[in-house]
Amino acid sequence: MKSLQDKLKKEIAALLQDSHDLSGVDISFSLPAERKFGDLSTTLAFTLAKKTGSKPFVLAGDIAARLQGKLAAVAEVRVAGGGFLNFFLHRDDFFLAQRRSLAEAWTAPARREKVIVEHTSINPNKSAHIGHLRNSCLGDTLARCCRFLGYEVEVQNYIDDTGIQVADVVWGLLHYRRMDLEAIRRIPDLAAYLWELYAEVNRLFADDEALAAQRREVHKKIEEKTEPEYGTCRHVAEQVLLDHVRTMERLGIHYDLLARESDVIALDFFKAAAAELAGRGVMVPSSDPEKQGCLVIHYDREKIEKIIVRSNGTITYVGKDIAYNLWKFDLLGRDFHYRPFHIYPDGRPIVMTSSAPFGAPPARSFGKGQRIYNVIDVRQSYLQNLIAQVLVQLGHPEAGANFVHFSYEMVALTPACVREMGLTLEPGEESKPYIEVSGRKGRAVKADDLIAMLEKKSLREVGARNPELPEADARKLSRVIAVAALRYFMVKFNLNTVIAFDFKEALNFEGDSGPYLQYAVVRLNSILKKAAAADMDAAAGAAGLAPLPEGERELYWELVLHLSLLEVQVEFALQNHELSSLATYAYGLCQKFNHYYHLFPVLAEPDPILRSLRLGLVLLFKHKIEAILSLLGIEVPERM
RNA sequence: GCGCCUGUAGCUCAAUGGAUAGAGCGUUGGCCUCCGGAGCCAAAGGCUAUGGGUUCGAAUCCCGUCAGGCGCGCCA
Repeated sequence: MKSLQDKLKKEIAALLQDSHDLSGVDISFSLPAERKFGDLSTTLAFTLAKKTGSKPFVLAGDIAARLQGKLAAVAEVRVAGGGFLNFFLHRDDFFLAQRRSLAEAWTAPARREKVIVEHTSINPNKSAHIGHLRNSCLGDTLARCCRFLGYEVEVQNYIDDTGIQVADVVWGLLHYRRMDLEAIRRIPDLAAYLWELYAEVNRLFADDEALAAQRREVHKKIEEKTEPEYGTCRHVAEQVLLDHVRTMERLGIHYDLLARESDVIALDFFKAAAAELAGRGVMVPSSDPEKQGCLVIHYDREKIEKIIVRSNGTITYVGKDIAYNLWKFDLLGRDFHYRPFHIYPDGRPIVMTSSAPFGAPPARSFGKGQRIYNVIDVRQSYLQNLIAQVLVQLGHPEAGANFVHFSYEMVALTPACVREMGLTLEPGEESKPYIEVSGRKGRAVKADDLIAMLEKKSLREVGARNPELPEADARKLSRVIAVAALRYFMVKFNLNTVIAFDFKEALNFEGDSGPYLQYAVVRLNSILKKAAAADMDAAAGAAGLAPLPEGERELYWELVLHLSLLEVQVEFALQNHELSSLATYAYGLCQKFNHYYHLFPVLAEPDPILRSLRLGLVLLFKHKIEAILSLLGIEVPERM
C-alpha cells in the first residue's frame, strides 16, 4: 500500500498540475470509514477548496472527472459526502501483488541517515523499576522501527556513574553499613541490596543535615578519586549497570554503546564544548548577584538563565549533556576510547566508553549521527529543549532540527497499588489520582519483580493448558509470554498518557494484551502447519477473488486492505512519535483474524480453490502480524 | 507566579481536522461431537469537563472557565 500511495500521489499531481494549484498541498490517503466508500480516500478536494475559496463538492467532481480512467491501479473514482474523493481499486491486481510480495522479503528504501537512539540511562545505584521499563521498551521499539525503515541505528545508554545518587549508596555502604570493598564485592544481588539501602539512607538524610553533608563529602572524594570511595563507586556503578543490562536482556532489549559520564569528564568533552559556547557568546558569566562566578546559558523559552558551570568551577548535568549530545552529532572534535563490556547470546557485543585506550580500537565507529532520539521522560523537556536551542545557537540548525526529545509521560502508582505493596500513604495521598514512582522513597515496583510475577502467572496458565509439557519447556514458554505481556503493556499507551500502574491490568493476558496477539498467531500457525501436513497449497488455483462467495468476498478484501498497511503504519508511528499506534494496529489485525476464521473454516472447506484462498489470507496474516510483533519485541511461541 | 500536559462509556484507554466517537476490563446473555475457549457472538453503557469561536466539517484548532498532573535547583 505504501508504494501504491506514493505512486498515486505522483500520478494525481501530474494529472492535475495544469488545472489546479497543488503547491504546498500534501496529498494524503486514508482507508474510508466504510467499505461502501471505496478502498482509498483523500480529502484533497477539501484542501484545495479552502485554498481557492471554491465549493468542495464541485471541485471534487471536477477532479474525479480528470482522474477517471487515468490511474492504473484504480477502477473508479467517486465523490461522496460533500467532497471526499473515493478510489475503488482493481481488487484482483492489488490482491495478487500483495500475495507476490510475500515471496520477496520487504526491503526498506536505502537511507544514508544514521540514527542514534539513547534510551534507558538509569542511575547505576539500584535495580531498575517500572518507570525505567517504559523508557527501555519505548526506546527499543523505536530503534526497531527505525531499522525496519532502513536507517542505520545505534543504541546508546548513558550512564551517570559520577552523580550524587551513586555517592548516596557509596556513603551507605562504607560509612553507614561500615563495609569494606571486599565485603561489598561479596553481596550477592548488589542492585537489589542497594534498592533497600538507597531508600534507607535517603530517609536518614531527610532528617539529619549533618549526614547529608557527609554524603556531599563522599561525592567530592569520588570526584577526586580518593579511596576507598572512588573504587567503591566504580564497583557499584559497574555491577548495577550489569544488572540493568541483564534485566533488559530478558526483555530482548539490547545496546550498542554504554556511554559513561565519567569518561565525558575524564576526556574533557566539556572543555571543547565550553570553548565553542563561550566563543559564540552562548555561555556567559551570570549577571545575577546570587549566581556570582557562575557561567550560565540564557534559556529564551523560559526566560531564565541556567547554570552550566558552578561558582566552584564544577560542571552541571546540563553542561555535560550538551557536550555529550554535541559528540553524538560529531560536532565536538573529540571521541571516546572504547572497551568491550558484554557479549549477547547472539554474539553481538556491547561496547563501553573508556577514558584511556583499551586494546585494539573497535571495528565500528560510534556517534556521528544525523538524527538523535533521546528517550527521556517529559519531566526533562525543559533541559532537552535547552540543548536543542544551544545546538542552533552554536551554528548547527540542522542538528537542532534533528535533535528529538522522544518525550513520554511517567509511570505512577495508584494509591491502591501502593497499599497493595504494603507501603504507607502520606496524608492527602489517598485522594490523589496517582503517586509518583520514587526509588528514593523505595516506592516503586522493581522491574525484576514484575517480570517474575508475570512469569509466575504465565507458568500457571501454561501449566493449566499444557499439563504434558516438560517443566523446562513450560518455563521457557512462560518467559516468552511474560515478555509479550510486559512489552505490549508498556507501548500500548499514548506517550503523553500517565500510566497509573495497576497489577491487575499489567498482568492481564486477555483482550488488549500481548498474549492475545501471540495466541492469535499461534492459532494461525497451527492452521498453516496442519494444512502443510495435509498437502494443502495456499497458492493453488486462485487467480483472483472471484471464487469467494459474495458475503465472504467483502470481508476478505477488507482484510487484504488492512494487512497491506504495515509499512504505512510504521512510518506513521515514527513520524508522529506514537508507537502505541503500532500496538493498536497489531491488535486490530489479530481481532480481524480471529473474527474471520471463526466465520470461515479453512481446513474443513471442501472446495480446494476456496480453501487455498483462505489459506492464502492466513499466510498474509502470518507475515504481517509477525513483522509488527518483531517490531514490538514480541516473540511468537510454537504453542501456548 | 510562569511554562508544558491532561479531562472521552462504571473503570483503564483508543480515535491524521473527515463520513454513524471505538476497544479492553467489568456487567448481562449466548457459543467447545466445530482448524486450540489466552477465543468468538450479542446486549446494555456517550450532550467527548464546561461556555464561546474558527471551519464545508471539531473529541481534535483558538479564547475563557472549572478540575487534575508535571516542570521552573550552584541535584542528576
